[in-house]
Amino acid sequence: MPEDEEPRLIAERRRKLERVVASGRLGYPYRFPDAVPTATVAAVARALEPGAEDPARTFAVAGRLGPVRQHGKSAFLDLHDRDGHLQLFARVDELGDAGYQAMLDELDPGDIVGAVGHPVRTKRGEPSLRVTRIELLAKALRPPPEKWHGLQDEEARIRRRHVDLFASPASRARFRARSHLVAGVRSYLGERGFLEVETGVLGPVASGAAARPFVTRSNYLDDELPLRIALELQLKRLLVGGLERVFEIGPVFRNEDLDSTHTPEFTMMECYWAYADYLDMRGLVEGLYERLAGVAAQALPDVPEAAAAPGVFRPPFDVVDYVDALESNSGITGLLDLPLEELRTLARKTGAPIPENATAAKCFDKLFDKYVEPTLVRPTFVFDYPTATSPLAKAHRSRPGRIERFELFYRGFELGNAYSELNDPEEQRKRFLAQAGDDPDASYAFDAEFVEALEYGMPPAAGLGIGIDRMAMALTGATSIKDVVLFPQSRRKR
RNA sequence: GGGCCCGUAGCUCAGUCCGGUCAGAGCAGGCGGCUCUUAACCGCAAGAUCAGGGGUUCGAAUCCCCUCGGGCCCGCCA
Repeated sequence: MPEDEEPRLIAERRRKLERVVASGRLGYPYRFPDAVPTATVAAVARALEPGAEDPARTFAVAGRLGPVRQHGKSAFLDLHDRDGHLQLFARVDELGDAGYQAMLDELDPGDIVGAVGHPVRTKRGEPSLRVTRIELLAKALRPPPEKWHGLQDEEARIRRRHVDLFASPASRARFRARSHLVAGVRSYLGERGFLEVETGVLGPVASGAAARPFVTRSNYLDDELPLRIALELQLKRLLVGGLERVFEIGPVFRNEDLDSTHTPEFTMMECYWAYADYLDMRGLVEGLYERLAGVAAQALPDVPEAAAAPGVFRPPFDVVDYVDALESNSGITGLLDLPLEELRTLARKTGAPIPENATAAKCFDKLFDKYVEPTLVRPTFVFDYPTATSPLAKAHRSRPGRIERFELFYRGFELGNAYSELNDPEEQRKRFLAQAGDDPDASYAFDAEFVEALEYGMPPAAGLGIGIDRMAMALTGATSIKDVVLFPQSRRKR
Protein backbone atom coordinates (compact mmCIF):
# COMPACT_ATOMS: atom_id res chain seq x y z
CA MET A 1 0.00 0.00 0.00
CA PRO A 2 1.53 3.33 -1.03
CA GLU A 3 2.24 5.61 1.88
CA ASP A 4 -0.23 8.28 0.83
CA GLU A 5 -3.02 5.69 0.92
CA GLU A 6 -2.00 4.25 4.25
CA PRO A 7 -4.48 5.04 7.01
CA ARG A 8 -3.32 8.24 8.56
CA LEU A 9 -2.98 6.89 12.10
CA ILE A 10 -0.63 4.16 10.93
CA ALA A 11 1.30 6.59 8.75
CA GLU A 12 1.77 8.89 11.71
CA ARG A 13 3.18 6.10 13.83
CA ARG A 14 5.41 4.89 11.00
CA ARG A 15 6.89 8.37 10.73
CA LYS A 16 7.84 8.19 14.40
CA LEU A 17 9.51 4.85 13.86
CA GLU A 18 11.43 6.27 10.91
CA ARG A 19 12.64 9.10 13.15
CA VAL A 20 14.22 6.49 15.43
CA VAL A 21 15.92 4.69 12.56
CA ALA A 22 17.12 7.97 11.02
CA SER A 23 18.94 8.78 14.24
CA GLY A 24 20.98 5.58 13.95
CA ARG A 25 19.11 3.41 16.45
CA LEU A 26 17.47 0.09 15.69
CA GLY A 27 13.74 0.29 15.03
CA TYR A 28 13.33 -3.24 16.36
CA PRO A 29 16.21 -3.94 18.76
CA TYR A 30 17.10 -7.50 19.76
CA ARG A 31 16.93 -7.48 23.53
CA PHE A 32 16.44 -5.42 26.62
CA PRO A 33 18.47 -7.07 29.37
CA ASP A 34 17.94 -7.03 33.12
CA ALA A 35 14.30 -5.96 33.10
CA VAL A 36 12.47 -6.86 36.30
CA PRO A 37 8.69 -7.15 36.69
CA THR A 38 6.99 -3.82 37.23
CA ALA A 39 5.58 -5.30 40.43
CA THR A 40 9.12 -5.49 41.85
CA VAL A 41 9.74 -1.79 41.31
CA ALA A 42 6.25 -0.90 42.51
CA ALA A 43 6.89 -2.76 45.77
CA VAL A 44 10.15 -0.88 46.36
CA ALA A 45 8.59 2.48 45.52
CA ARG A 46 5.54 1.80 47.65
CA ALA A 47 7.79 1.59 50.70
CA LEU A 48 8.93 5.21 50.18
CA GLU A 49 7.25 8.29 51.62
CA PRO A 50 5.15 10.25 49.12
CA GLY A 51 7.47 12.57 47.22
CA ALA A 52 10.56 10.53 48.14
CA GLU A 53 13.02 8.89 45.77
CA ASP A 54 15.65 6.17 46.16
CA PRO A 55 18.43 7.32 43.81
CA ALA A 56 20.77 4.60 45.05
CA ARG A 57 18.77 1.86 43.35
CA THR A 58 18.38 1.45 39.60
CA PHE A 59 15.85 -0.79 37.88
CA ALA A 60 15.02 -1.67 34.30
CA VAL A 61 11.46 -2.49 33.27
CA ALA A 62 9.88 -3.39 29.95
CA GLY A 63 6.35 -3.64 28.66
CA ARG A 64 3.60 -1.93 26.73
CA LEU A 65 2.86 1.77 27.09
CA GLY A 66 -0.59 2.73 28.30
CA PRO A 67 -1.91 6.27 28.64
CA VAL A 68 0.68 9.07 28.45
CA ARG A 69 0.03 12.21 30.47
CA GLN A 70 2.21 15.03 29.20
CA HIS A 71 2.72 17.92 31.50
CA GLY A 72 4.96 20.42 29.78
CA LYS A 73 8.50 19.55 30.77
CA SER A 74 7.51 16.37 32.56
CA ALA A 75 5.34 13.44 31.62
CA PHE A 76 3.75 10.39 33.19
CA LEU A 77 3.61 7.17 31.18
CA ASP A 78 1.90 3.98 32.29
CA LEU A 79 3.82 0.78 31.54
CA HIS A 80 2.05 -2.60 31.58
CA ASP A 81 3.76 -5.97 31.79
CA ARG A 82 2.52 -9.48 32.49
CA ASP A 83 2.38 -8.98 36.24
CA GLY A 84 0.99 -5.50 36.56
CA HIS A 85 1.78 -1.92 35.74
CA LEU A 86 4.03 0.90 36.83
CA GLN A 87 3.96 4.64 36.29
CA LEU A 88 7.04 6.08 34.57
CA PHE A 89 7.89 9.62 35.61
CA ALA A 90 9.94 11.29 32.88
CA ARG A 91 11.35 14.78 33.28
CA VAL A 92 13.48 17.04 31.15
CA ASP A 93 15.90 17.29 34.11
CA GLU A 94 17.02 13.67 33.77
CA LEU A 95 16.58 13.18 30.04
CA GLY A 96 17.83 16.53 28.75
CA ASP A 97 15.96 18.73 26.28
CA ALA A 98 16.82 16.57 23.27
CA GLY A 99 16.17 13.27 25.01
CA TYR A 100 12.89 14.42 26.48
CA GLN A 101 11.68 15.80 23.16
CA ALA A 102 12.77 12.63 21.35
CA MET A 103 10.71 10.55 23.78
CA LEU A 104 7.59 12.57 23.08
CA ASP A 105 8.25 12.59 19.34
CA GLU A 106 8.89 8.87 19.05
CA LEU A 107 6.63 7.06 21.51
CA ASP A 108 2.91 6.39 21.43
CA PRO A 109 0.52 4.53 23.70
CA GLY A 110 0.66 0.88 22.72
CA ASP A 111 4.40 0.84 21.97
CA ILE A 112 6.64 -1.78 23.55
CA VAL A 113 9.32 0.09 25.47
CA GLY A 114 12.11 -0.46 27.97
CA ALA A 115 12.95 2.06 30.68
CA VAL A 116 15.69 2.47 33.26
CA GLY A 117 15.52 4.66 36.35
CA HIS A 118 15.16 5.04 40.10
CA PRO A 119 12.21 4.10 42.30
CA VAL A 120 10.20 7.13 43.31
CA ARG A 121 6.87 7.73 44.94
CA THR A 122 5.05 10.78 43.64
CA LYS A 123 3.54 13.42 45.92
CA ARG A 124 0.17 11.82 45.24
CA GLY A 125 1.62 8.50 46.43
CA GLU A 126 1.82 6.62 43.12
CA PRO A 127 4.74 4.15 43.00
CA SER A 128 6.80 5.15 39.98
CA LEU A 129 10.11 4.93 38.18
CA ARG A 130 12.00 8.19 37.64
CA VAL A 131 13.22 7.57 34.12
CA THR A 132 16.86 8.16 33.16
CA ARG A 133 16.62 6.24 29.87
CA ILE A 134 13.69 5.08 27.77
CA GLU A 135 13.95 3.07 24.60
CA LEU A 136 11.56 1.92 21.90
CA LEU A 137 11.67 -1.90 21.69
CA ALA A 138 8.88 -2.41 19.16
CA LYS A 139 6.59 0.13 17.56
CA ALA A 140 2.83 -0.31 17.69
CA LEU A 141 1.95 0.83 14.19
CA ARG A 142 -1.71 0.29 14.97
CA PRO A 143 -3.23 2.29 17.81
CA PRO A 144 -4.52 0.44 20.87
CA PRO A 145 -8.24 0.59 21.62
CA GLU A 146 -9.78 3.25 23.78
CA LYS A 147 -8.06 3.19 27.16
CA TRP A 148 -11.14 3.06 29.32
CA HIS A 149 -13.37 0.54 27.54
CA GLY A 150 -11.00 -1.66 25.52
CA LEU A 151 -12.64 -3.81 22.84
CA GLN A 152 -16.35 -4.22 23.54
CA ASP A 153 -17.56 -5.83 20.33
CA GLU A 154 -17.65 -9.59 20.87
CA GLU A 155 -16.57 -10.29 17.31
CA ALA A 156 -13.60 -7.96 17.57
CA ARG A 157 -12.57 -9.48 20.88
CA ILE A 158 -12.46 -12.94 19.33
CA ARG A 159 -10.89 -12.05 15.99
CA ARG A 160 -8.32 -9.78 17.61
CA ARG A 161 -7.77 -11.71 20.82
CA HIS A 162 -4.23 -10.33 21.01
CA VAL A 163 -5.71 -6.84 21.35
CA ASP A 164 -8.42 -7.97 23.75
CA LEU A 165 -5.78 -9.50 25.99
CA PHE A 166 -3.57 -6.45 26.32
CA ALA A 167 -6.51 -4.05 26.49
CA SER A 168 -8.67 -5.98 28.95
CA PRO A 169 -7.24 -6.95 32.34
CA ALA A 170 -10.31 -9.09 33.07
CA SER A 171 -9.80 -11.10 29.90
CA ARG A 172 -6.13 -11.59 30.67
CA ALA A 173 -6.93 -12.67 34.22
CA ARG A 174 -9.52 -15.19 33.06
CA PHE A 175 -7.15 -16.93 30.65
CA ARG A 176 -4.40 -16.90 33.22
CA ALA A 177 -6.84 -18.52 35.65
CA ARG A 178 -7.73 -21.18 33.10
CA SER A 179 -4.06 -22.04 32.70
CA HIS A 180 -3.66 -22.32 36.47
CA LEU A 181 -6.73 -24.57 36.67
CA VAL A 182 -5.30 -26.93 34.06
CA ALA A 183 -1.99 -26.93 35.91
CA GLY A 184 -4.00 -27.78 39.04
CA VAL A 185 -5.53 -30.81 37.33
CA ARG A 186 -2.08 -31.97 36.24
CA SER A 187 -0.48 -31.59 39.65
CA TYR A 188 -3.41 -33.16 41.51
CA LEU A 189 -3.43 -36.26 39.30
CA GLY A 190 0.35 -36.41 39.09
CA GLU A 191 0.60 -36.46 42.89
CA ARG A 192 -1.67 -39.50 42.87
CA GLY A 193 0.46 -41.51 40.50
CA PHE A 194 -1.42 -40.77 37.28
CA LEU A 195 0.72 -40.66 34.17
CA GLU A 196 -0.03 -37.98 31.58
CA VAL A 197 -0.08 -39.26 27.99
CA GLU A 198 -0.86 -38.00 24.49
CA THR A 199 -2.70 -40.49 22.31
CA GLY A 200 -3.07 -38.57 19.05
CA VAL A 201 -5.89 -36.77 17.34
CA LEU A 202 -6.17 -38.63 14.02
CA GLY A 203 -7.69 -42.04 14.45
CA PRO A 204 -8.94 -44.82 12.26
CA VAL A 205 -12.27 -44.74 14.16
CA ALA A 206 -14.02 -41.90 16.00
CA SER A 207 -15.69 -43.54 18.96
CA GLY A 208 -16.14 -43.21 22.69
CA ALA A 209 -19.01 -40.73 22.47
CA ALA A 210 -22.13 -39.98 20.47
CA ALA A 211 -21.11 -37.24 18.05
CA ARG A 212 -20.45 -36.64 14.39
CA PRO A 213 -16.74 -36.43 13.62
CA PHE A 214 -14.73 -34.11 11.43
CA VAL A 215 -13.01 -36.05 8.70
CA THR A 216 -9.64 -35.27 7.18
CA ARG A 217 -7.53 -37.07 4.64
CA SER A 218 -4.17 -38.82 4.67
CA ASN A 219 -2.31 -38.70 1.38
CA TYR A 220 0.04 -41.44 2.54
CA LEU A 221 -2.72 -43.82 3.58
CA ASP A 222 -4.93 -42.67 0.70
CA ASP A 223 -7.81 -42.80 3.13
CA GLU A 224 -10.13 -40.63 5.14
CA LEU A 225 -9.37 -40.22 8.82
CA PRO A 226 -11.79 -38.96 11.46
CA LEU A 227 -10.60 -36.60 14.18
CA ARG A 228 -11.17 -38.01 17.64
CA ILE A 229 -14.41 -37.23 19.47
CA ALA A 230 -13.26 -38.64 22.82
CA LEU A 231 -10.14 -39.99 24.49
CA GLU A 232 -11.80 -42.97 26.13
CA LEU A 233 -11.04 -45.99 24.00
CA GLN A 234 -7.36 -45.29 23.48
CA LEU A 235 -6.79 -44.58 27.17
CA LYS A 236 -8.48 -47.85 28.11
CA ARG A 237 -6.13 -49.66 25.76
CA LEU A 238 -3.33 -48.18 27.86
CA LEU A 239 -4.89 -49.89 30.89
CA VAL A 240 -4.72 -53.14 28.96
CA GLY A 241 -1.09 -52.24 28.33
CA GLY A 242 -0.44 -52.02 32.05
CA LEU A 243 -0.07 -48.28 32.58
CA GLU A 244 -2.76 -48.58 35.29
CA ARG A 245 -3.22 -44.86 36.03
CA VAL A 246 -3.32 -42.54 33.03
CA PHE A 247 -4.83 -39.26 32.00
CA GLU A 248 -4.81 -37.03 28.97
CA ILE A 249 -5.70 -33.38 28.49
CA GLY A 250 -6.23 -32.44 24.90
CA PRO A 251 -8.51 -31.31 22.12
CA VAL A 252 -11.44 -33.35 20.85
CA PHE A 253 -13.54 -32.42 17.83
CA ARG A 254 -17.28 -32.74 17.38
CA ASN A 255 -18.87 -31.56 14.17
CA GLU A 256 -21.57 -29.33 15.58
CA ASP A 257 -22.58 -25.70 16.06
CA LEU A 258 -21.06 -23.19 18.37
CA ASP A 259 -23.15 -21.66 21.14
CA SER A 260 -22.62 -20.43 24.66
CA THR A 261 -21.73 -23.90 25.99
CA HIS A 262 -20.58 -25.76 22.86
CA THR A 263 -17.67 -25.34 20.49
CA PRO A 264 -16.56 -27.78 17.78
CA GLU A 265 -13.03 -28.03 19.15
CA PHE A 266 -12.77 -28.28 22.91
CA THR A 267 -10.43 -29.58 25.56
CA MET A 268 -11.21 -32.81 27.32
CA MET A 269 -9.55 -34.36 30.34
CA GLU A 270 -10.04 -38.07 30.78
CA CYS A 271 -8.54 -40.15 33.52
CA TYR A 272 -8.51 -43.96 34.03
CA TRP A 273 -7.71 -45.70 37.29
CA ALA A 274 -7.12 -49.45 37.36
CA TYR A 275 -8.41 -51.56 40.28
CA ALA A 276 -10.78 -48.76 41.34
CA ASP A 277 -14.51 -48.32 40.83
CA TYR A 278 -16.78 -45.31 40.49
CA LEU A 279 -17.12 -44.95 44.24
CA ASP A 280 -13.36 -44.49 44.50
CA MET A 281 -13.59 -42.02 41.65
CA ARG A 282 -16.15 -39.99 43.54
CA GLY A 283 -13.55 -39.24 46.22
CA LEU A 284 -10.95 -38.33 43.60
CA VAL A 285 -13.38 -35.90 41.97
CA GLU A 286 -14.30 -34.24 45.25
CA GLY A 287 -10.66 -33.72 46.08
CA LEU A 288 -9.93 -32.42 42.59
CA TYR A 289 -12.65 -29.78 42.72
CA GLU A 290 -11.69 -28.81 46.23
CA ARG A 291 -8.19 -28.15 44.88
CA LEU A 292 -9.42 -26.31 41.77
CA ALA A 293 -11.76 -24.11 43.78
CA GLY A 294 -8.77 -22.90 45.75
CA VAL A 295 -6.87 -22.22 42.52
CA ALA A 296 -9.79 -20.22 41.13
CA ALA A 297 -10.23 -18.16 44.28
CA GLN A 298 -6.57 -17.27 44.32
CA ALA A 299 -6.43 -16.46 40.61
CA LEU A 300 -9.62 -14.38 40.48
CA PRO A 301 -10.32 -12.90 43.91
CA ASP A 302 -12.50 -10.19 42.37
CA VAL A 303 -14.80 -12.60 40.51
CA PRO A 304 -17.66 -13.66 42.81
CA GLU A 305 -18.02 -17.18 41.38
CA ALA A 306 -14.31 -17.82 41.86
CA ALA A 307 -14.03 -16.21 45.27
CA ALA A 308 -16.97 -18.26 46.56
CA ALA A 309 -15.73 -21.55 45.09
CA PRO A 310 -13.79 -22.83 48.12
CA GLY A 311 -16.93 -22.60 50.25
CA VAL A 312 -19.14 -24.11 47.58
CA PHE A 313 -16.83 -27.01 46.68
CA ARG A 314 -16.23 -28.26 50.20
CA PRO A 315 -16.68 -32.06 50.32
CA PRO A 316 -18.77 -34.02 50.68
CA PHE A 317 -20.90 -32.83 47.76
CA ASP A 318 -24.65 -33.50 47.62
CA VAL A 319 -25.78 -36.81 46.14
CA VAL A 320 -29.02 -37.71 44.40
CA ASP A 321 -30.15 -40.88 42.67
CA TYR A 322 -30.86 -40.46 38.96
CA VAL A 323 -34.18 -42.29 38.93
CA ASP A 324 -35.40 -40.95 42.28
CA ALA A 325 -34.64 -37.37 41.26
CA LEU A 326 -36.29 -37.72 37.88
CA GLU A 327 -39.38 -39.49 39.19
CA SER A 328 -39.95 -37.12 42.10
CA ASN A 329 -39.43 -33.97 40.00
CA SER A 330 -41.57 -35.14 37.08
CA GLY A 331 -44.24 -37.25 38.73
CA ILE A 332 -43.35 -40.15 36.44
CA THR A 333 -43.46 -43.56 38.11
CA GLY A 334 -41.83 -46.84 37.12
CA LEU A 335 -39.39 -44.98 34.88
CA LEU A 336 -37.15 -47.97 34.18
CA ASP A 337 -40.01 -50.24 33.21
CA LEU A 338 -41.65 -47.90 30.70
CA PRO A 339 -41.94 -49.17 27.13
CA LEU A 340 -39.84 -47.10 24.73
CA GLU A 341 -42.93 -45.66 23.03
CA GLU A 342 -44.27 -44.34 26.31
CA LEU A 343 -40.87 -42.90 27.14
CA ARG A 344 -40.90 -41.02 23.84
CA THR A 345 -44.35 -39.65 24.59
CA LEU A 346 -43.24 -38.39 27.99
CA ALA A 347 -40.09 -36.89 26.49
CA ARG A 348 -42.14 -35.04 23.90
CA LYS A 349 -44.06 -33.36 26.72
CA THR A 350 -40.88 -31.47 27.62
CA GLY A 351 -41.22 -29.62 24.32
CA ALA A 352 -38.19 -31.29 22.78
CA PRO A 353 -38.70 -32.74 19.30
CA ILE A 354 -38.39 -36.48 19.75
CA PRO A 355 -38.15 -38.34 16.45
CA GLU A 356 -40.06 -41.55 15.81
CA ASN A 357 -36.93 -43.66 16.25
CA ALA A 358 -35.50 -41.76 19.24
CA THR A 359 -33.42 -43.91 21.55
CA ALA A 360 -34.22 -44.44 25.19
CA ALA A 361 -30.94 -42.65 25.96
CA LYS A 362 -32.15 -39.53 24.18
CA CYS A 363 -35.48 -39.59 25.96
CA PHE A 364 -33.82 -39.97 29.35
CA ASP A 365 -31.51 -37.06 28.53
CA LYS A 366 -34.37 -34.78 27.58
CA LEU A 367 -36.38 -35.65 30.66
CA PHE A 368 -33.36 -35.17 32.89
CA ASP A 369 -32.46 -31.83 31.27
CA LYS A 370 -35.99 -30.60 31.80
CA TYR A 371 -36.89 -31.87 35.26
CA VAL A 372 -33.66 -32.36 37.18
CA GLU A 373 -30.74 -30.35 35.84
CA PRO A 374 -32.17 -26.89 36.66
CA THR A 375 -32.58 -27.96 40.29
CA LEU A 376 -28.90 -28.85 40.70
CA VAL A 377 -27.39 -25.58 41.87
CA ARG A 378 -24.91 -26.70 44.49
CA PRO A 379 -22.29 -29.22 43.36
CA THR A 380 -24.29 -32.44 43.20
CA PHE A 381 -23.47 -36.00 42.18
CA VAL A 382 -26.17 -37.80 40.23
CA PHE A 383 -25.74 -41.56 40.65
CA ASP A 384 -26.65 -44.74 38.83
CA TYR A 385 -27.93 -43.89 35.37
CA PRO A 386 -30.21 -46.20 33.36
CA THR A 387 -28.29 -48.74 31.32
CA ALA A 388 -29.38 -47.22 28.02
CA THR A 389 -27.53 -43.96 28.66
CA SER A 390 -24.05 -45.32 28.16
CA PRO A 391 -22.67 -48.34 26.30
CA LEU A 392 -19.23 -48.06 27.93
CA ALA A 393 -20.16 -48.35 31.62
CA LYS A 394 -20.40 -51.51 33.69
CA ALA A 395 -23.79 -52.83 34.78
CA HIS A 396 -24.59 -51.94 38.36
CA ARG A 397 -23.47 -54.69 40.75
CA SER A 398 -26.85 -54.79 42.54
CA ARG A 399 -29.41 -52.59 40.77
CA PRO A 400 -30.98 -54.06 37.63
CA GLY A 401 -31.43 -51.67 34.71
CA ARG A 402 -28.70 -49.35 35.99
CA ILE A 403 -25.05 -48.76 35.29
CA GLU A 404 -22.36 -47.65 37.71
CA ARG A 405 -22.09 -44.06 36.60
CA PHE A 406 -22.26 -40.60 38.13
CA GLU A 407 -22.12 -37.09 36.82
CA LEU A 408 -21.29 -33.98 38.81
CA PHE A 409 -23.47 -30.91 38.20
CA TYR A 410 -23.11 -27.33 39.33
CA ARG A 411 -25.29 -24.37 38.28
CA GLY A 412 -26.25 -26.02 35.01
CA PHE A 413 -22.72 -27.15 34.20
CA GLU A 414 -21.70 -30.78 33.94
CA LEU A 415 -18.40 -30.86 35.78
CA GLY A 416 -17.56 -34.52 35.41
CA ASN A 417 -18.78 -37.87 34.20
CA ALA A 418 -17.49 -41.11 35.69
CA TYR A 419 -18.08 -44.85 35.34
CA SER A 420 -17.04 -48.17 36.56
CA GLU A 421 -15.66 -49.08 33.15
CA LEU A 422 -17.07 -51.97 31.18
CA ASN A 423 -14.25 -54.49 30.65
CA ASP A 424 -16.16 -57.57 29.48
CA PRO A 425 -15.42 -57.81 25.74
CA GLU A 426 -18.53 -59.83 24.91
CA GLU A 427 -20.78 -57.39 26.71
CA GLN A 428 -18.97 -54.50 25.07
CA ARG A 429 -19.53 -55.96 21.62
CA LYS A 430 -23.25 -56.36 22.32
CA ARG A 431 -23.62 -52.78 23.59
CA PHE A 432 -21.86 -51.33 20.53
CA LEU A 433 -24.09 -53.33 18.20
CA ALA A 434 -27.24 -52.31 20.09
CA GLN A 435 -26.25 -48.65 19.73
CA ALA A 436 -25.35 -48.90 16.08
CA GLY A 437 -28.85 -50.04 15.25
CA ASP A 438 -30.53 -46.91 16.53
CA ASP A 439 -29.32 -43.69 14.97
CA PRO A 440 -26.27 -43.91 12.73
CA ASP A 441 -25.51 -40.21 13.09
CA ALA A 442 -25.49 -40.11 16.85
CA SER A 443 -24.34 -43.56 17.84
CA TYR A 444 -21.11 -44.86 19.25
CA ALA A 445 -19.04 -46.18 16.38
CA PHE A 446 -18.18 -49.85 16.62
CA ASP A 447 -14.47 -50.14 17.31
CA ALA A 448 -13.33 -53.69 16.63
CA GLU A 449 -9.77 -53.01 17.69
CA PHE A 450 -11.00 -51.81 21.06
CA VAL A 451 -13.09 -54.93 21.61
CA GLU A 452 -10.11 -57.06 20.65
CA ALA A 453 -7.99 -55.13 23.17
CA LEU A 454 -10.49 -55.97 25.90
CA GLU A 455 -10.09 -59.63 24.98
CA TYR A 456 -6.51 -59.43 26.27
CA GLY A 457 -7.92 -58.40 29.65
CA MET A 458 -8.44 -54.90 31.01
CA PRO A 459 -8.24 -54.54 34.77
CA PRO A 460 -11.36 -53.37 36.56
CA ALA A 461 -11.15 -49.61 36.43
CA ALA A 462 -12.88 -46.32 37.04
CA GLY A 463 -12.90 -43.62 34.39
CA LEU A 464 -13.53 -39.89 34.55
CA GLY A 465 -14.15 -37.24 31.91
CA ILE A 466 -14.14 -33.50 32.48
CA GLY A 467 -14.76 -30.86 29.83
CA ILE A 468 -11.98 -28.44 30.65
CA ASP A 469 -13.71 -25.49 28.99
CA ARG A 470 -16.89 -25.90 30.99
CA MET A 471 -14.93 -26.49 34.17
CA ALA A 472 -13.11 -23.23 33.47
CA MET A 473 -16.42 -21.45 32.79
CA ALA A 474 -17.93 -22.64 36.05
CA LEU A 475 -14.94 -21.67 38.16
CA THR A 476 -14.17 -18.34 36.48
CA GLY A 477 -17.77 -17.12 36.30
CA ALA A 478 -17.80 -17.01 32.50
CA THR A 479 -21.23 -17.14 30.83
CA SER A 480 -19.98 -18.04 27.36
CA ILE A 481 -17.51 -20.71 26.35
CA LYS A 482 -15.92 -18.10 24.08
CA ASP A 483 -14.73 -16.30 27.17
CA VAL A 484 -12.52 -19.24 28.12
CA VAL A 485 -11.39 -20.34 24.63
CA LEU A 486 -8.59 -18.17 23.26
CA PHE A 487 -9.44 -18.52 19.58
CA PRO A 488 -12.98 -19.81 19.08
CA GLN A 489 -14.13 -20.69 15.59
CA SER A 490 -15.63 -17.87 13.58
CA ARG A 491 -16.61 -17.63 9.97
CA ARG A 492 -14.08 -16.56 7.40
CA LYS A 493 -14.40 -12.84 6.78
CA ARG A 494 -15.09 -11.97 3.17
C1' G B 1 -31.67 -24.92 10.27
C1' G B 2 -35.86 -21.21 12.74
C1' G B 3 -36.97 -16.48 15.51
C1' C B 4 -35.38 -11.76 17.49
C1' C B 5 -31.51 -8.07 17.62
C1' C B 6 -26.88 -5.58 16.12
C1' G B 7 -22.97 -3.45 12.37
C1' U B 8 -21.97 4.86 12.34
C1' A B 9 -14.17 7.80 12.68
C1' G B 10 -8.48 3.49 14.87
C1' C B 11 -11.51 2.58 19.76
C1' U B 12 -16.14 3.57 22.95
C1' C B 13 -20.82 5.42 21.79
C1' A B 14 -25.22 9.17 20.31
C1' G B 15 -28.35 9.74 16.00
C1' U B 16 -32.58 5.06 13.17
C1' C B 17 -39.23 4.63 16.04
C1' C B 18 -41.19 9.75 13.49
C1' G B 19 -36.80 10.41 6.05
C1' G B 20 -35.17 16.91 5.35
C1' U B 21 -28.30 21.69 9.21
C1' C B 22 -28.08 13.91 11.06
C1' A B 23 -22.34 13.24 9.75
C1' G B 24 -22.16 14.16 16.12
C1' A B 25 -19.34 13.43 20.92
C1' G B 26 -15.44 11.35 24.00
C1' C B 27 -10.76 8.74 23.78
C1' A B 28 -6.48 7.96 20.53
C1' G B 29 -3.65 10.82 16.69
C1' G B 30 -1.77 16.36 14.73
C1' C B 31 -0.41 21.60 16.26
C1' G B 32 0.14 24.95 20.61
C1' G B 33 0.30 25.63 26.27
C1' C B 34 1.53 23.56 31.06
C1' U B 35 7.78 20.30 35.71
C1' C B 36 3.39 15.71 40.53
C1' U B 37 -0.34 13.65 36.61
C1' U B 38 -3.11 9.06 36.86
C1' A B 39 -9.91 8.35 32.29
C1' A B 40 -4.64 14.72 33.62
C1' C B 41 -6.18 19.56 31.98
C1' C B 42 -6.86 24.03 28.41
C1' G B 43 -7.02 25.93 23.17
C1' C B 44 -6.99 25.11 17.70
C1' A B 45 -7.37 22.19 13.40
C1' A B 46 -8.32 17.44 11.28
C1' G B 47 -10.41 12.54 10.93
C1' A B 48 -16.58 8.64 8.14
C1' U B 49 -17.72 3.62 1.66
C1' C B 50 -23.10 5.28 8.32
C1' A B 51 -21.03 -3.37 6.96
C1' G B 52 -21.87 -4.29 1.31
C1' G B 53 -25.41 -4.23 -2.85
C1' G B 54 -30.14 -3.00 -4.80
C1' G B 55 -34.92 -0.45 -4.33
C1' U B 56 -38.73 3.43 -2.71
C1' U B 57 -38.48 8.88 -2.56
C1' C B 58 -37.58 15.51 -4.77
C1' G B 59 -34.39 13.76 -0.69
C1' A B 60 -32.13 7.65 2.89
C1' A B 61 -27.40 6.27 8.33
C1' U B 62 -32.97 6.42 9.01
C1' C B 63 -38.14 2.94 5.15
C1' C B 64 -38.15 -1.96 1.98
C1' C B 65 -35.40 -6.30 -0.24
C1' C B 66 -30.92 -9.23 -0.78
C1' U B 67 -25.89 -10.50 0.82
C1' C B 68 -21.83 -10.65 4.53
C1' G B 69 -20.31 -10.76 9.67
C1' G B 70 -21.71 -10.96 14.77
C1' G B 71 -24.93 -11.46 19.39
C1' C B 72 -29.12 -13.72 22.13
C1' C B 73 -32.94 -17.55 22.26
C1' C B 74 -34.62 -22.26 20.17
C1' G B 75 -33.17 -26.71 17.50
C1' C B 76 -28.92 -29.99 16.53
C1' C B 77 -25.17 -31.38 20.04
C1' A B 78 -22.64 -33.30 26.12
